[in-house]
Amino acid sequence: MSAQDPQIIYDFKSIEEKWQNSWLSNATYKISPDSDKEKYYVLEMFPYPSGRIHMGHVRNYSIGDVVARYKRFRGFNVLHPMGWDSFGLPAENAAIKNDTHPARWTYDNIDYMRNQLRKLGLSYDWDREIATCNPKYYKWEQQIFLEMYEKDLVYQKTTTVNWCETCHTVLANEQVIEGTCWRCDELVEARKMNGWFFKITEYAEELLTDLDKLSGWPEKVVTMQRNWIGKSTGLQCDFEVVGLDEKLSIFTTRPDTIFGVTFMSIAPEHPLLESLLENNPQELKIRDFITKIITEKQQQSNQDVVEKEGIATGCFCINPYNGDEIPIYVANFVLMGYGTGAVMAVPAHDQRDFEFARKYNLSIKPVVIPEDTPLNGKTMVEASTAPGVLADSGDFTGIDSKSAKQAIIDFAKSNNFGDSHITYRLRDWGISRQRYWGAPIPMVQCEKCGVQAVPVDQLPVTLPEDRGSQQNDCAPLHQRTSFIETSCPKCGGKARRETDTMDTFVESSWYFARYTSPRFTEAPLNKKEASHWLPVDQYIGGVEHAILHLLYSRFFTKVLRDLGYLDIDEPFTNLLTQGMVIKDGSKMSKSKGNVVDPSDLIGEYGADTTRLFSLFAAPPEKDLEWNPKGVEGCHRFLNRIFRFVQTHLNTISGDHEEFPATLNPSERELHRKTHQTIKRVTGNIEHNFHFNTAISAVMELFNTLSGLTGGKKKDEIAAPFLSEAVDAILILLCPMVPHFCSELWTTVYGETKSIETIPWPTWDEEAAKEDELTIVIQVRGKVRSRLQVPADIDDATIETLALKDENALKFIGDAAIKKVIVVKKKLVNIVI
RNA sequence: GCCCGAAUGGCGGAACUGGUAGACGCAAGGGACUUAAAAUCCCUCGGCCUCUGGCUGUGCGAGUUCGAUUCUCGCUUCGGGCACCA
Repeated sequence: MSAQDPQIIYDFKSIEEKWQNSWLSNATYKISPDSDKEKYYVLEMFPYPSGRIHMGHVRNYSIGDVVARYKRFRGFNVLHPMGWDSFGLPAENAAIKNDTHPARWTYDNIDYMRNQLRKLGLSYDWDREIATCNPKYYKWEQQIFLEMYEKDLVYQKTTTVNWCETCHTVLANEQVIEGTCWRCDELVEARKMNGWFFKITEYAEELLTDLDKLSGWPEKVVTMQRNWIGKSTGLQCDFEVVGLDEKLSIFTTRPDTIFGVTFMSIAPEHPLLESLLENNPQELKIRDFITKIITEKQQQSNQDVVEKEGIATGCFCINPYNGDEIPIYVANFVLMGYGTGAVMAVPAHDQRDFEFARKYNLSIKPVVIPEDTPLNGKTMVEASTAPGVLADSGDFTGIDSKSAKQAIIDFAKSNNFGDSHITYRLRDWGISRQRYWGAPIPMVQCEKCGVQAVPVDQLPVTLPEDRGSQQNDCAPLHQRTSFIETSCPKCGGKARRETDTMDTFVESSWYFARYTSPRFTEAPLNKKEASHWLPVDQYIGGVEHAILHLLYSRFFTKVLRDLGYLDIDEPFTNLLTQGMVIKDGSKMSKSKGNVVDPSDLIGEYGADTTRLFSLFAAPPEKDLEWNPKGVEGCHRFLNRIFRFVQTHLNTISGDHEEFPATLNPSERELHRKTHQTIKRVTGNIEHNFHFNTAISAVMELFNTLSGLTGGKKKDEIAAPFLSEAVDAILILLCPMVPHFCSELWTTVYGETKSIETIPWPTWDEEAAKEDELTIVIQVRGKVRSRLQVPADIDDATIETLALKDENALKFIGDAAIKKVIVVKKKLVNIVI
């Protein structure tokens, strides 16, 4: 029979409402600017205001809120802001569907979702809230754009871009996921279009080398970024074209194989083709072929591996190393966007070239011979990519392939036909989007003066507020004459505004910096505030942004630094990528019908239970399997604590006598467990945010507490020990279930003493120490017995005791003891 | 194809730096209370066996070690990223 009264009800609804109102009206989490406490900036990736929050948000923001609240307990001045990534296509689609305006839809959603977040009890400084679709925000983005333009970090070009027909807009390379659109999964097609680009490649090397500074990031994310940037070093050199005053430039990472070149492959879009086709008897045939493969490329998504195909141009070029005349082919697998768009083909040592050579009967000439493996071009079945010794390579014959690379590059350099070269896979970031609901690009096209920047004092260039001429759509800017028609800032003549809007990833690339001075009216950032708060100490969000958003934010940080706004190189010191929320084996989604609505859950169990379960069910970086029964378990746990405190209120809240000098066994056990728990929870949070084990530890403490005070209790426990344990439980859980702990704290100590002003508890190593240890006795590595011994026992005594142990002796039998291994305070292994 | 990561009871997950595998929670079974149910509380809970004891067990197969969930090598499966990158 329990000492607790099951009739006591934990009324989470009124408790949560009470505390949320109190936090709101007292502005509890507003930053005090002149604090002399050390700063801590914790940030969760801000949401797109899609309409309602989902479980992924709950998890993300619960994790962030625990960090924020924990750091406040530890005495930091914590910046913990929230805002809205509020430009984007869904707003336009919804506006069409619901016959409203994207702005209306977006702001309504923001109001709704803000309210939902408040019901979770998240400790944000709401005074810093920003919405990126607000002209007060994108004005500064336009200014940054112009300053980048000044610095030659923005340019316009016509190129083949990724086009998503469903979204009716261009996508950046990073937004193409396995050949499909990141947002709608539509297959992406290739299109030639004019657009604006950010020169992210200018920062490729720094983005790569600074990855080494990100020791607080998951290794996985760093690797993904490294691969995405894709640095290759090698040789760039020129092959003269026979009969033409032209050179064909190639890039290779295998200069050691250059004597094995037997043909040349160039991309169908290669600019040299025009001269090659002039007076070419095969011109029509070749043009047909080129058209064919270019259309094929457009139709196929770029993930399909297509059979290698090519056509001879009938033209030749000269290998500068040995004077060989080699045929030039147009090949479908050569990319214009990488290297120089021309590849020296070495079929003996490159699998693609090998397949191509076999198909078109071109010669295969091995020049790098691996140890003990002679190669024969006629009989090889695949390319050999192993290192080896150079053969058939002029003066370089006999050199090992590794040192030959440099020697061959040096030769090109000294003979002025080539040099070492670095190529990146990273492409410039195309930011033009053919959509209405985005930040306008602040440029105009003057009939006389050409492209002109909008002067900074004319910013912001705002979106027209009406929905345009179209009946059922939100017309893109190019259909709105009132927006387009303007005057040239230089000559005052007729000019047209740029009608593309910026990629919404531009907004999210610097919002974390704007939070440091969200209402600043003189510049994008207040340098003083930015340098005080940045970098973000802890950033938390989904791993799906490992490349996209995180790479762009790193790029923007470096740009803003070079524009003089920031004095940091990297925006996020520590990154936590949380796993997905899964139900019935797959990600929650409307189409699968396995969505759990957080609001329903909060209504049924309360915000604290919802938060507690999302933290308890898995460590943050792992996927979280949603289990409704598990939620009930967490709710039960809170209920038990609630009832315990109410039942023992008189003892706990009374005026405490001092801790007695001698402790009875129960007091000792509880006191010890309390200090052990403080130590464990603090360690779990500090070390890797493993809240799941932190919560288990508190559960253990509570189990001990209720066991020692329940029906079978042995000793009376003095009030100070009960009080110490309850205090610890409440403070340790407070970052996770803040309403609950705040309420019980005032129940015990009265309304005047807020739990948030209490320092995080410390543990006493002495108190946490066990009096007795269990020593495991193994015979030949197998556990045979256990000994209870006093904690201060020495190794020799343990050994003696172990060798006398009855169970152990049974297994030793007559055998001779070869060795006895004693592990301090843990185990004895008797080897026979 | 290449590069990462993971694999532990019926389930989610614990286990510090090589030292008691399965903490904590869920589910399940049994019991107490109740006229009954819910709630609450107590007990059992990896598998197998000849069951106060023993054998076995952390995806599979080897290895290192007195001792391996943990380290090494080779596989299998699942997840993620990149994908004709010259």
